[in-house]
Amino acid sequence: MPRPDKRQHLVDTAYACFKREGFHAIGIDRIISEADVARMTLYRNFPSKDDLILEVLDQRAERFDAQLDRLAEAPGPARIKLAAIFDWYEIWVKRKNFHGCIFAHAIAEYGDAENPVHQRAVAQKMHHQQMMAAILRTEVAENRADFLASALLMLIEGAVLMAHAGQGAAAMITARAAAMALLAAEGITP
Amino acid sequence: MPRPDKRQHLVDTAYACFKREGFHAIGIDRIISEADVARMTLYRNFPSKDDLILEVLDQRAERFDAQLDRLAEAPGPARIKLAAIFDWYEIWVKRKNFHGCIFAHAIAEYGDAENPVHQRAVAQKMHHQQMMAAILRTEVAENRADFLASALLMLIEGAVLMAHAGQGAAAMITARAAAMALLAAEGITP
DNA sequence: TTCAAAAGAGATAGATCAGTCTATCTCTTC
DNA sequence: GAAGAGATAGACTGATCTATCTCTTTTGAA
Repeated sequence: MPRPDKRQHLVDTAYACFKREGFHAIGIDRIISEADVARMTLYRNFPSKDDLILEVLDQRAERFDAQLDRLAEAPGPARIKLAAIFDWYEIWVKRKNFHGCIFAHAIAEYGDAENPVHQRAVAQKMHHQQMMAAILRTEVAENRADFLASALLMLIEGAVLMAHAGQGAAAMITARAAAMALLAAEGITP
Repeated sequence: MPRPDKRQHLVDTAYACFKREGFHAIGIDRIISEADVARMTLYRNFPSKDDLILEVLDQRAERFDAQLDRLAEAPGPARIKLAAIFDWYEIWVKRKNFHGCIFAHAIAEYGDAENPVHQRAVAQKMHHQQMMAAILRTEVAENRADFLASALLMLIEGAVLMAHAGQGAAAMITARAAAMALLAAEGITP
């Protein structure tokens, strides 16, 4: 049985490589070199590079969900919870090693809807949207909650892209203001 | 002097390849094969693959700007012009060979801000934002126009991503509704 | 201490990558 | 029809890609 610490170290290193360089642009050689691990250690843990990518995405999605769940479970009205999500994003895009959303990049690089990598990334986005819809459903009707959650997700995705495109945290601050305006227009106030 | 029709055919074929498969995933061999053109025809027209990518992006940006300028120059209030932009996007994402925004993909695959491909894609997004801000400046103060243009661009980018992620035209319809709500909140009505 | 499993190291396969080069072909223009 | 320019086909280079195989060394538990 392969050692789980080596496997995890590979996943972490691969994540850093993929988000920095992209999935296609980085090779196995670079990943095992940066992880300081033998080639066969990778291939004993993962059948292929694509399986490594899937594991990276799965772990990032799990981590992301946990952090967002924590924000959603905090007490307070929907508007405060959603504002906290935008604040969380603002801190994220400010980070030195911010390179955009790895799930959005996965959708870009694996555009085919039949590709498992594509599907995994799409699932993360849909889950994000569902989580925000659940928060909103406590205060507005289901169809309004779905609309707002979809719009808020678009603002976030667009802001992450523009943050990556050089606008930095200013993009997320703008997105938050727009989100709050949308919530206010639906009668959702603190 | 190389024949301009061959060069243009290469650019068109490369565009189709890049948007379908991605920049790194497609090789020179595939491009010249699909263009049914000799290898040296490509390298006599473009010093490198990256230069071909830049030419593709430049031509797409020019084409995009022309189409958007046409919408912006149509008579009518800002709200109508902006709604027309969302309508135009809705038609686009419905197209059979829609594969997301090639500029967003370029930013994803060439994440380094120093990379010319990255810079070219960012320039297109900034120009798009400036164009919408110009439309809005006829009806609201400059700082509000800039805020709205930025928010609208985020809605569009997010909607294009979600359309690519399986939501199709519904994403753009949602984005348009959100955009109209934002405009209404700023006092911009037809 | 022993021993089996795992990791390391590196050669290797076979494909593909971007890019160069040459020899041949085709078309236009004089 | 000759000359010249551009296109074509394809061999070729050297690097890189994913993945496999083998052999040696290390590790950890009985």
